[in-house]
Amino acid sequence: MPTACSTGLHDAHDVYNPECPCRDLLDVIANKWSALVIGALEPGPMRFGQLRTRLSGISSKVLTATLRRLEEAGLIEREVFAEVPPRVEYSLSELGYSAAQPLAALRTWAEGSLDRAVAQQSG
Amino acid sequence: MPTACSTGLHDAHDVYNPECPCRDLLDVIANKWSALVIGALEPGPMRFGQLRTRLSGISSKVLTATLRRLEEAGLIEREVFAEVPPRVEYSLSELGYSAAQPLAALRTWAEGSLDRAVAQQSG
DNA sequence: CTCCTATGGTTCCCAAAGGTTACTTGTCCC
DNA sequence: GGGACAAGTAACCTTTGGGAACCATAGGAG
Repeated sequence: MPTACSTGLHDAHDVYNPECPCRDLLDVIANKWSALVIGALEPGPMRFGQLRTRLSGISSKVLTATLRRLEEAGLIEREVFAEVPPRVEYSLSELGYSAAQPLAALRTWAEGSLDRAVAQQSG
Repeated sequence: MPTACSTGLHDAHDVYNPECPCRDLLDVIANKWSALVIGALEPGPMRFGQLRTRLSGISSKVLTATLRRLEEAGLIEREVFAEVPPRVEYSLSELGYSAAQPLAALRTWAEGSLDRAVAQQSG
């Protein structure tokens, strides 16, 4: 019997199955920088430098890696303009927009729960 | 002028501010293993071994580290029973339950979007 | 012609996290 | 005595995460 997810059959995917590729997809978006990048791109396309400023604290290297990973997963699109100085714009794909909603909930949770989390730590 | 989040004032917390501790909280939950652990604990308390089986693919060491981190953040509680063999139960705190909802949305997104993501990659 | 700026990275290096395998502690059952 | 069970630790190695420095290009200032 083939495992779910590994076949082309319409088995439901399951993140609790380590063989299921959807766990890798979860790994891509369940990440601090991914959550911030996707949230930043929600209002519209942004350039590399704008993203670095908006995320404020990320290094070029890590931002590049994060963007490449999101692009590879099909969540964002990268468009290079043949200008000088070079201009590169990143934007959400349709799939990226669908991920933006649960990720916004996650960011909102973190912002809204910090006070309770801090109170819990000392108590 | 003090930055928001660093003061006791009722400034809104902001994950896009690198000084704001809520970014650390986001880092704790925006993580593959955290998302799976919290989802596993949603129906009720589980023992260490049960979690390791349920998550299927995580090592003891990483599971321990994940649980400690979630406990430190106040999302889960750890209860040790003085029995032989020893029994340790992990359960969601009230704060943990509140995080369970956005995390469930994230897992569901991953499971439901895999097919589209794969199609996007080849296209 | 040279220097400076702007942009979007890449490279090098180190620290931290992820992962694997083996081992521990303490009692019960055989 | 020896093995099993539960919940980890310890030692070790590999993969990411992160910071600082560097690079290519071309237009404009001097």
